[in-house]
Amino acid sequence: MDNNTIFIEKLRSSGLRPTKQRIKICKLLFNRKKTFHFTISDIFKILKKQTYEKISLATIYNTVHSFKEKGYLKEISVDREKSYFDTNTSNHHHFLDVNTNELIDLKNEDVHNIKIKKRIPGKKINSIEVLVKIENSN
Amino acid sequence: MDNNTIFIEKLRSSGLRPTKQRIKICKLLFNRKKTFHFTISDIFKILKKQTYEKISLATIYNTVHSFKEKGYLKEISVDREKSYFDTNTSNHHHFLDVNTNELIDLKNEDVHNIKIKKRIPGKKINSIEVLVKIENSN
DNA sequence: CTAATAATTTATAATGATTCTAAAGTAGTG
DNA sequence: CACTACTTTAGAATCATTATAAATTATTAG
Repeated sequence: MDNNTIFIEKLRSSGLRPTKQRIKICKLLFNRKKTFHFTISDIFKILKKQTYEKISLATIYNTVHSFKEKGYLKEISVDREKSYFDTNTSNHHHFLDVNTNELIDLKNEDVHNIKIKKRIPGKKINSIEVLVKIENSN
Repeated sequence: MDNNTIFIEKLRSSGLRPTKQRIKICKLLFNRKKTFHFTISDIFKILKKQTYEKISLATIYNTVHSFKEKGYLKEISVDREKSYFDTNTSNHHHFLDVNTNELIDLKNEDVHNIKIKKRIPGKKINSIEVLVKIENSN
């Protein structure tokens, strides 16, 4: 069973028609060993180089957003200018390298003992996200 | 010594000329008991109501950015659509109420024991920011 | 296989937030 | 008071994202 078949099934099982654009974007995002952190414009640039038949920017937006809705991707907001998406949708934290603007995953076990002592009446905790900014150490 | 005098000195001591626009924005931001979390458009709307002589949007952007540069304000990025500024410039964390989009300060002592076990060679930690998303608990 | 339909893609226009520009106004200095 | 540098301003420009509406494609029923 090749990749295409896997992605076609993945798409179909979540109610998305397996179009060639979606399959191409699936391959780009999910045929990776490591977690992939990207912006929409990263995807646009990569596809522009790779492909003879280009995928329109609108389709990239549509696809990334439907992948997010379907839970294939997680959106991470580290600064106003850049919206990152993450292929690792599990609950985890991040390093942000302020020199390179690169995001790096932190496993949950790499951050321990987060206890929030304060509570807001009538509210419950939904998620806890830690962003560790790092920079060159010299 | 009235407020104006205090703000005039504050501005002058950090190399900003105390113009009436800057003083007005200082009053709006810093004449408060509690920390103030706001967006640029919040400021614009408030000033629009308050003032006979209106302050242009460009000036609000300029002023907020120079206040940030001078260390009067801290910028907080919780989602792509909204960029918040915070009058509390100390190192601290936040609740984000996902129902109301409101940011709430968490004192440093309300979050304890953040230990990051992973290190990236050649990099040092610059800051650790925790964002706790909360929602209605019923 | 074909026709009907519903979903998808696309180019382009529209939007909204922010930044830029260049002219007019203001504060600080001598 | 006069000069210079800084600041404000309206409006234009830019950038990312979203909306639109027509053309295309996938799915379904026959």
